[in-house]
Amino acid sequence: MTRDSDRPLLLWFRQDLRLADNPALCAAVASGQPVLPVYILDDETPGPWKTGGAARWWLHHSLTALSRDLRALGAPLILRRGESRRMIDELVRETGAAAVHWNRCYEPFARKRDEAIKAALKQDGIEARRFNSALLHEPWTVENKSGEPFRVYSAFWRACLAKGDPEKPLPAPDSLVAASAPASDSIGDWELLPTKPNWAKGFESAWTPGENGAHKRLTAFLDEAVNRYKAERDRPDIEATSRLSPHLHFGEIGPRQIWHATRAAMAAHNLNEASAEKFLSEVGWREFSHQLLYHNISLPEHPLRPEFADFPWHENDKALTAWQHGQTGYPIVDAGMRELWATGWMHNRVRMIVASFLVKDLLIPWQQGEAWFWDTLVDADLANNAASWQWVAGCGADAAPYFRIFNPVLQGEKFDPDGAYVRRWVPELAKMPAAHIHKPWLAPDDVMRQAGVTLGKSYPNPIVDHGTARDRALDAFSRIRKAA
DNA sequence: TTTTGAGTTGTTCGA
DNA sequence: GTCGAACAACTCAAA
Repeated sequence: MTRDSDRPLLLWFRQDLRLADNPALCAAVASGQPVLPVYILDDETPGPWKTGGAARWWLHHSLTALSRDLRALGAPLILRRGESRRMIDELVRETGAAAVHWNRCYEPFARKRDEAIKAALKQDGIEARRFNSALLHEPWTVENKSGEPFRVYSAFWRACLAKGDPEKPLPAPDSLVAASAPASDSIGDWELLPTKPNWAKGFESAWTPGENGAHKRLTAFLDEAVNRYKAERDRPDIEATSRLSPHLHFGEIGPRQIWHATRAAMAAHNLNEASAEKFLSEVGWREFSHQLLYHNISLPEHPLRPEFADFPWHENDKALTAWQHGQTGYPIVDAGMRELWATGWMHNRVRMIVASFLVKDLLIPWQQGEAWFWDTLVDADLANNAASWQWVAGCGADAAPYFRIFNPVLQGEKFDPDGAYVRRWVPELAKMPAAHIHKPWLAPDDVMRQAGVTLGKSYPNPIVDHGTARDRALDAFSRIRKAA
């Protein structure tokens, strides 16, 4: 009879692809049991939100990095593909594991899946332990004075800050007892990378997936750009944001690490305090989105405000395609959509602009924008994506008011004043002068000639007139107000 | 207990 | 050219 302490412990990696500040890993090491790290590619658990295309590219590289880091500790990462519950069951039986550890996920389908797995393990006398690696505070621990979850961001974040510092991040273990390894898939066989065509070519120069890349990014940000964050974070033509979102989504770095690293840098380098606080408050928006999803499981599919169920959306496949391909004729919108396609990421300010354009200028259902982002963003995250689209559409928590309809020309002129961002992503407008680059249809003929731009040929005419579209959107919103 | 004021990210209009 | 008001409805907390 094998003693329990000799039986292996499955360490189930999911959206926590890191060794530092990984509570499930630390507890596994502390148990003294041999540790068997495993990742399961699960396209079979029912649910509409399979990992999107761009995120698969990231996942491939992140798993490769994690696998390398684990091997350095002497414990290879076991890869399996299939329904999570069946795979865990198989692995437990193959290895005689006595326990399974994992860090929590908050997607509704993941919670349901994990509950079922925990119950099944318990029934078989296998220990199942869950930990928090992904959030500063668990969603059920932040409540307003009535004991309800917050529905307004500022009050939510105030309450989080009042809780004081979140726990200090855990160090990465420097050694672990490895279990003898069962068979593993080879990551190449999972075909996570695009081939024909390879649309991810532009991703490689933009990103370094993996824990190491995440920390380099954070360090570089805290070194300098964080001081400019408050003033310049809305400028897509300037590198003033952290670009940590995909690293955060895959858990290559966690919010506790970001929190404490930022606070430490503030103390050590005399950082611009307001700027650093602003940065942390963006981490707060991520927390807010996660608790919204936790308390509202249909957030990705259905409007939080029920009256929006009757909103008069206009289905329009042609306009949707033009938006997706960056061919709307509005330069700032097209630049954003092309940046997204080329790099798997889009600057946050521009996300708001393109989202407002889809939802308010085109009146296309926000779920169609959400679906496109889900497939094309390397940082695609169910909570952030759903909450943010609902926020822009006006049907979410603490949402943008109905009358806030971004004017793509004004937004372009305000946040990309020289047109550098447009020139980078919409090269056919590269020779347009700044004064006209955000509204080429109003430019004089000689300016157009000199820039070599022919509307309708080298660059599209606007697919809608913004003024007309704005009136139409206000009318649509007033109709659900009356109906409500 | 009730009231009041403030609230991530905007635009337009008219003075 | 600049500036304030108006554009809902609701949540939350302070008074």
